[in-house]
Amino acid sequence: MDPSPSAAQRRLLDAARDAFGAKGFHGTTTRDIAAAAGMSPAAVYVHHRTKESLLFAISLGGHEASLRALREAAAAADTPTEQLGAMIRTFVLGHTTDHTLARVVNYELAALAPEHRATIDALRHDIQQLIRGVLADGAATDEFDCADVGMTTNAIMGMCIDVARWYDERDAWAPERIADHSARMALRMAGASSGR
Amino acid sequence: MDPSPSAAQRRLLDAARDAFGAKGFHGTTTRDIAAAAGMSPAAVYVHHRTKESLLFAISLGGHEASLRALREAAAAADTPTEQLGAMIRTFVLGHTTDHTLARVVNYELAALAPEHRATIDALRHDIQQLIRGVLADGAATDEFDCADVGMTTNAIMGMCIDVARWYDERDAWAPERIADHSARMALRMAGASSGR
DNA sequence: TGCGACGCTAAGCAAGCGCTTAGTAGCGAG
DNA sequence: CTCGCTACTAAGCGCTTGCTTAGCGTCGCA
Repeated sequence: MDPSPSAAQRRLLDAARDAFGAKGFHGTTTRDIAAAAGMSPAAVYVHHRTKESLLFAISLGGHEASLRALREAAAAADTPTEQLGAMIRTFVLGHTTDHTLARVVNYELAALAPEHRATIDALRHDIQQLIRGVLADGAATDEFDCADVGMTTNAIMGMCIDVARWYDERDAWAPERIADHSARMALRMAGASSGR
Repeated sequence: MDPSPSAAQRRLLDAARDAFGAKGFHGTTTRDIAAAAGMSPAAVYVHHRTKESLLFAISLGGHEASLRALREAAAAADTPTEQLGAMIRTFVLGHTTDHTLARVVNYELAALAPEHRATIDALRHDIQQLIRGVLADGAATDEFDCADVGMTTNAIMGMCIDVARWYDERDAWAPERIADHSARMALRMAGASSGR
């Protein structure tokens, strides 16, 4: 939306993201957000028309970042096997390092206003099509042993998205290790011949 | 909790489960629940002390059912390969046919009171240990090619749990088909030799 | 020096929240 | 017939909610 948010706007967006991620949209009050950003409750409305527009801004930014990262990963590799591995690695890396944002992105969709929900749904469709496309490419050339591309897309994406739910930064597992392991799992699920 | 809930209690629990699943715990009001159960707002408190105790009753029942189904599936099979396949099939079947319950079970944990949360966390730990155990058994006998049992447990469970998020009963996919496909994916992830 | 624009706060409004209170209809036991 | 219990409702209490209003200090610019 806003291409260059001010420092105060960023503080509000970060505070809202953390609160939404921890307590959910409906579990968070505008006073929570204002306090976490070090402002009075009314200051929220200087920068955002409603509490829901804060959620939309966060959700939109998160989805656009995921889509961009997936496109770059796909473009930087040649074969479906390499592409899938690189895509899942970046996707999962994002879901761990920014797991609070990822929780808002994936679990607060129901709180969006209908027109905002439609915008986000379109982005989610694009993300899914990117992964599905690579799977279909590999299946077409028999590089993947993948009988059901649609269902396997859901299975792989489900494994990735759910990382945002269970990941805990206090755990010993490094994001890179989780990302690598997820990529290996995705290649096995796709039936990649070199997927060990 | 209550071993034999009355008809009114069941209606309240069902209404609360549907509302929590659709709008989340904090997005649901006690008036929503009462109206869906065909009662006045005060009637809720005849059967449940608080709104949160409704959530706990639903969450507890859901977790206990999952645990029971997984134990039965594991006991009815002999080899780790058969056990894992059967467990994932029942687990995912539950997450599709009762996906509203599964959403409450998996995504409303943060709304539980601390002591209730501890009870639920213990059940979740048991569920995870069941799957991890089968994976470890298969890895020990080289029936599975699974280098990292802990991480693979999370990956498999993530794929299963996320079904509750994306499953839509209006879609064409039958629960049984999703369950079968998930089981096949899990066997590939585990590195089962006969997992094709 | 004056002045409007901007970023912010103190105070508060109407609505909605979880939950309580007081009372009632219906029913089985004596 | 009456008693006491259970399941329920109408009304409402105190508080919190998202958001608004009125006003204040501080800038850049004439």
